[in-house]
Amino acid sequence: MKRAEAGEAGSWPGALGPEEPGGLPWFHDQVVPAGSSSSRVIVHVDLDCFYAQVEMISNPELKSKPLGVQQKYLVVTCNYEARKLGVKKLMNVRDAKEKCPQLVLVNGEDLTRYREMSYKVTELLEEFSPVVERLGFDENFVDLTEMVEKRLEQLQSDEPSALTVSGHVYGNQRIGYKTTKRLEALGISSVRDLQTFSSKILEKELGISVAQRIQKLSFGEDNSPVTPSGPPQSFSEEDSFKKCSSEVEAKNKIEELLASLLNRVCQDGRKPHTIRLIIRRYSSEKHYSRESRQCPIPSHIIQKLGIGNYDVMTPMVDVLMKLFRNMVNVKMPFHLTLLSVCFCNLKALNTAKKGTIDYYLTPSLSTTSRSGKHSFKMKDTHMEDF
DNA sequence: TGGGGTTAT
DNA sequence: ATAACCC
Repeated sequence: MKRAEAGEAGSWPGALGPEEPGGLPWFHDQVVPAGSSSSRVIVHVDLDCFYAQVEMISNPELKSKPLGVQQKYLVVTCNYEARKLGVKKLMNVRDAKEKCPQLVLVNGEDLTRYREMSYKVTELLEEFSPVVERLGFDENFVDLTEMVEKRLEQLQSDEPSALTVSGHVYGNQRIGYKTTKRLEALGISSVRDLQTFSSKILEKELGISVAQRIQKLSFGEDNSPVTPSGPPQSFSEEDSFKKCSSEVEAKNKIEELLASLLNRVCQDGRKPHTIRLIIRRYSSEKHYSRESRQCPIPSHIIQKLGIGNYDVMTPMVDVLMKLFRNMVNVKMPFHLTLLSVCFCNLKALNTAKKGTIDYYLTPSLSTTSRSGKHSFKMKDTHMEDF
């Protein structure tokens, strides 16, 4: 649970109905009371079966059919038609087909269009207030406190009648797997249990930070600010599979992931300064474990990032394969089930202006001082920090 | 369980 | 570098 939630989807009187004029068809909105200390108005926009909706917009013929979005052998989400027929999120493809033989499946492993639509939604909301926090691809929190206060002032000056806004808090937590287990061990299995549990003991068991936060949440109290997300802090691409057991195989997969990532980074315009490789090793029945190695991206590669794409591939793959061999002993048998490449530590472009020192020290802008130890030394000293 | 993301330690 | 959390 990200923050205390209020009202069931669509139950708030102001919720937009499915075909409400002026409303996007798939929005639910909720007012979240902000706790006792200060009064805020936060709208939680939660898009239902987002991937399926994107697919139905792409291909309207799908609208009338039970539709599932498939990643590997999972139906990760589905539309309402499919839900009516018994399909659930994260259901096995086999089970889903059994439940609903007419189910239409589209592959949703490439997140590009979902990601693009997701940011369109966020940008739309940012027109109301720049304070929009994203949660995943399909949820946004918008802090409308200022907007509402201004409107109230205006309304009250027009006609000073009583105006109240209220939400309805309910306790429906899903707190997180690990914490749930720890709480259960303490005999805490319901929100009420958590509300009435000794704060001191809880702090000793879970640490003061987690303890105080979740206990406040159990009362529907959440005063955490809505933090504007802004552009993403990282880009990653992953692929899971049944088995990858050779270095060549791994290299091919890594090249695929990297190629897509380079396109994305190119479009973003900022430059990543760190690269990370993540693997998941096969283990018979163990839950979830990933390992990663990361390193700074060599600066000569960073410089080539905005312009060319292909002369970057080879040196970048070399870096990644070094990380790979650092994690995986390729002389021994291995069995991987996931590979992921992540670009992070994104920095804005150097906005080198003509006539400044930076301008002449930026290889892509300046035709002079391309080589020579002196200019390189200067670049290393001054450019990276901006 | 996919293919992503974030923040804290 | 990993753990834990979110969707």
